[in-house]
Amino acid sequence: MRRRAGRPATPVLSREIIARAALGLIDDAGAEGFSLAALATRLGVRPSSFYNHVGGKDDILAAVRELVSDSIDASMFARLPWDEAMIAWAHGYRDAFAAHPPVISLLATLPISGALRTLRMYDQVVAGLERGGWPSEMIIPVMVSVESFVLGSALDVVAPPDMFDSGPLSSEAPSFAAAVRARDEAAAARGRPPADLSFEVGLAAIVDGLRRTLRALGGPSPDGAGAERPAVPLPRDVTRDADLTGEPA
Amino acid sequence: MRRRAGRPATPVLSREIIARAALGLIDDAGAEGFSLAALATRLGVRPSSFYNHVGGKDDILAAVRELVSDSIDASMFARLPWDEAMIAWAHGYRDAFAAHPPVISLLATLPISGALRTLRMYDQVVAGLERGGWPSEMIIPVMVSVESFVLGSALDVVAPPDMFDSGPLSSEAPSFAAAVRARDEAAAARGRPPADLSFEVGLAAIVDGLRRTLRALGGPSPDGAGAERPAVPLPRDVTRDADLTGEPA
DNA sequence: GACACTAAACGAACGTCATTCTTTTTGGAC
DNA sequence: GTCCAAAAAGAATGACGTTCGTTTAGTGTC
Repeated sequence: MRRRAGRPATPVLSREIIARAALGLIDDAGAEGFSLAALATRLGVRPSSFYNHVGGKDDILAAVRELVSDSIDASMFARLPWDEAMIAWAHGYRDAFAAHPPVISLLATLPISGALRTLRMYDQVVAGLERGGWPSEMIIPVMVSVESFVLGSALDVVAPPDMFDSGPLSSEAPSFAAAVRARDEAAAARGRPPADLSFEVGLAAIVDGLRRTLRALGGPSPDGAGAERPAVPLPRDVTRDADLTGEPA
Repeated sequence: MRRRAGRPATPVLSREIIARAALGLIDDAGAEGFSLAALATRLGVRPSSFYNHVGGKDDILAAVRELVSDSIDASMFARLPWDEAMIAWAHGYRDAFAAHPPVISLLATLPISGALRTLRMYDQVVAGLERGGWPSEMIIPVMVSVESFVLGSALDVVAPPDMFDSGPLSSEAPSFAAAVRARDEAAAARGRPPADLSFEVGLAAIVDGLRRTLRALGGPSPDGAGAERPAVPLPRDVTRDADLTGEPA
């Protein structure tokens, strides 16, 4: 059923409609199956029609990013201690992309445009870290480092699971092969994908390490028992008060 | 100067030659300037000639990945405690990609083919973690979580620095804007790119957290002095903090 | 209600790209 | 010297993103 040329009586496209259809196409056809021609077919439209609503392919992908990013909740930073909030946020962040795996590889390359919603999410995180007692110059590094871990873990989700199953494995990398086997068994015993193990281990570690970093920054440890060295000797002129939420392990 | 058809007297191409030229082209022209036509021009060759040596564009990128990955040293796992080795490895890993920023976005999407060298690198890491006392089913998750953080941080390197400099920032996300300013000042004071701060903070945190994870797992606690003692003697300065250009002594 | 103007669709065409197939020339094995 | 494989050019193809012109529908104005 072909539409004849000319403006249609009822609108067919919009930026929102295009973005949702694009996300659906990516989910169905994968990153490689995503093309303007395929998207146009799915919408019953010609590719050139897109250019009345969006700037082009990259802009469509930016709209998809907004769509996915908008499902990330950061409100927990307003009511939970920063470390708990961070863990919940990281989970939601990763889940939002893991729900659409092919999106990850498409968006990983594109520069992040300054979407307003994304900005607001960052603002919530920053405010939560402020409340948690982090010195101002550390807040962005703390947030970005967790975000980097989350994005890297998202890329891990999209990696083919049987990456190294081929021939020369056992002979050339025996330790590695055995470790992969052990991990796969552990993951299977929990009924979770192997990538989840890495994410949980890493997330717990990084947040725990940050907790200790903050404590080391804020002054002497509660008692001499720990006497731990700071995880990172970054700023030295910190006069903030310490340990608002810091729970000892 | 055009070569006439037919096999040349002295070989012009090889997988190695193509890969090195591709890396050079990517460095010069960026990820978007990389095409087989441009690469062919750079080599004084026609695009179709590539197919006598490589499988196609993706295979060329895989060769580039090998080139970059080969510069990552993992031998420190054989001689350093696992936590120190992990920090050194992560630095080298990130540096290898940060030396060729556009490569990151090109390779982030491609599935990792089972390159033999990469396999061997993983094997070294796994062996080091084994020596460090990690239980076998945790070894891959530990390695992968650090690797995810490194790759995510590499993506952060390639992100445009002035991402959120535009208009509605101060009004819509004031906390965020202030935090970015504070970070930029701290980075400038150290003479390092802002992305480096995030990497150092996150890397120190994740390794520190992993150290504690291992201890909690019942790893080696030589003197039985309790759960608060590090299992492995902590290096004093693992992060080369004040160093501008990171030249080890 | 005719008029202009804009919005939003189509259709044709373009340039680039990766890839394949054919042709041509050379090197090496027997 | 003959035959075959290797390695280059060259021609051709199809997919893709994009641009431009055309067509039709809605909106506001006098």
